[in-house]
Amino acid sequence: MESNLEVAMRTLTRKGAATRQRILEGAAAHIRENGVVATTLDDVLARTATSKSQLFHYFPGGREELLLAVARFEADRVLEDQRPQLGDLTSWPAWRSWRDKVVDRYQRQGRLCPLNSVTSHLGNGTPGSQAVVTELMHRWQTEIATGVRHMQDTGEIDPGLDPDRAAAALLAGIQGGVLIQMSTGQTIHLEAALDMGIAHLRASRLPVA
Amino acid sequence: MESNLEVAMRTLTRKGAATRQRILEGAAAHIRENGVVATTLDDVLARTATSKSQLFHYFPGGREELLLAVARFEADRVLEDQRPQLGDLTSWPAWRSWRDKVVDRYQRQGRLCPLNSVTSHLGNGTPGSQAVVTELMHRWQTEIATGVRHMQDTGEIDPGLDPDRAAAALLAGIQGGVLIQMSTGQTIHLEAALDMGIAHLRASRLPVA
DNA sequence: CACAAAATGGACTGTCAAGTCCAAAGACGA
DNA sequence: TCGTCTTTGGACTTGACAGTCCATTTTGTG
Repeated sequence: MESNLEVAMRTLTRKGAATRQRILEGAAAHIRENGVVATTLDDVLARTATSKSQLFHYFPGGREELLLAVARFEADRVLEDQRPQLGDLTSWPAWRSWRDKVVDRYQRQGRLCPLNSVTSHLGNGTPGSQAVVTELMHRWQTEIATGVRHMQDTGEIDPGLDPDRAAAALLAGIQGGVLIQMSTGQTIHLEAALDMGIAHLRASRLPVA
Repeated sequence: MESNLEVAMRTLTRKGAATRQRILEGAAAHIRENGVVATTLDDVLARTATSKSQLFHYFPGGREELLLAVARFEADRVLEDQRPQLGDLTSWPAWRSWRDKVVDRYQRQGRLCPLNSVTSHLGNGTPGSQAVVTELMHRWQTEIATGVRHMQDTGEIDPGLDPDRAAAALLAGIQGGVLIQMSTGQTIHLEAALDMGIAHLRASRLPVA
């Protein structure tokens, strides 16, 4: 039905690039504050002091393309917000510190999860949406797994444990914890999931006694 | 702004009740197949062979009230679909059997999660939506915790472990696993999370050696 | 400077879907 | 059976919002 989203955009003036960015960030901000459903193109225009022709100039695919761009934008933030801890899971205190950062990040974020919001609006099956989420999850899981491997190298985690599977489980716990927090407002689940995940890693070092 | 959703509906003929139910189930089915975004009231009407006046007669709050009703409907299904295993977590094989059932259920369900879809459309903060999800999570977690306690009674799980917290972590893992499955299609995360959660319960029985 | 390409303003259109209304048909108790 | 309350049909209104179009201004370049 549509295939020429994400088209050429051959030349972009400095000014043009700035405008595009302004629209993108404005849209992201508005969505973060109001949710996708309550975000119309006109809202974005008003907020960013741009006109319709500009929006469609930089996002020829219209609303859908803009939403997808926002999804990418937010997906990047997710991992960045966990730096530098996420990239440095090299000791138990470091894991703890990362855990705290994650909890804190999502506590601040409150009830709206822009990424989930956007992708579930685009439809989870949409190729673009799926690609963004899949890549995010993959990168996230990889970084965790790297941390696990490092701890295995230093002998702090049982070498017999599958790092990728452990990372997958931990990641699932985080996602679920955040999801529950969105709906219920409680942050316990996220904390419990992280704690249990990490505890399990630690415990693995002490085999069946 | 609105407060009289879920109003009186004083008398309901047998016929009326049937119609109401037909609309509700038709809406749920359509949403399960197409997602909320792609579900208009007219779609539901066409599918259930009813007229607009009927829909607004039985759901005076219109779309919003209907969506909320669907959310409740789906929330009930979630736990029912885990019976009888969920209510009988009394041995390790039983836990395993439950795990398989959960994985199977969500594997069948595919990419659309009606409940998440609906609530995220209603807006996670909506009192009605929040109530439905919160209650579901609470009941779910309670049932898991009951299972944990039972295993503690029979000495198969360390009595020092907090059943509610363990259940919260496990629940988070499930939610996250499902969420990831929705977006990526992969079922590994759900399985890994369940397995790790249960493994952690089992491992607790063998204290620090 | 001059010209081509890019950026911008904003009115206009078309569609689509939620919700209203009233009149007609059917159910049910007295 | 009668009268009332419920149920139903479906046309109509209303509003909102995505997307189009063209005229105008600005920018960059040879």
